[in-house]
Amino acid sequence: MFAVFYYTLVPDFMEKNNFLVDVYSVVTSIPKGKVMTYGQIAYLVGRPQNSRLVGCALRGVSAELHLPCHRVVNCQGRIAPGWPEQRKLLEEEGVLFKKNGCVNMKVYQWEFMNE
DNA sequence: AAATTGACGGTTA
DNA sequence: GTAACCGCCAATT
Repeated sequence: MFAVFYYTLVPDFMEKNNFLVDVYSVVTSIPKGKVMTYGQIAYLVGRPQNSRLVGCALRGVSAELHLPCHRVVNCQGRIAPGWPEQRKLLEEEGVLFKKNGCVNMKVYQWEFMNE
């Protein structure tokens, strides 16, 4: 009821909200011990150019919603700035890091299409 | 209202 | 392997 009313007042609301919901659901689906990149997620929710927005979306979420945000890294395997615990969380799932501090994407990146 | 910033990515060099 | 640039777009100055 409120939502229907709100859609007519603020057309952007629905699209933004759906974007967030889609991002969350993709993140939730990442298996333990695997990682996904921001760009991959952006592509999967139909906005291939907007990898930055995925980062924006995940920024304000970390603890509250039980999302495995730590399984999202950038395309080079680098972990999130200002969140050093992410490395430990991943290592606890068996994800090994290269000497330069990056996740070995060849091994741990989860390819959605690939079985 | 304009400029800057940023959990990003692809292409070069 | 790095680093500099550019494109992108919402949020913050």
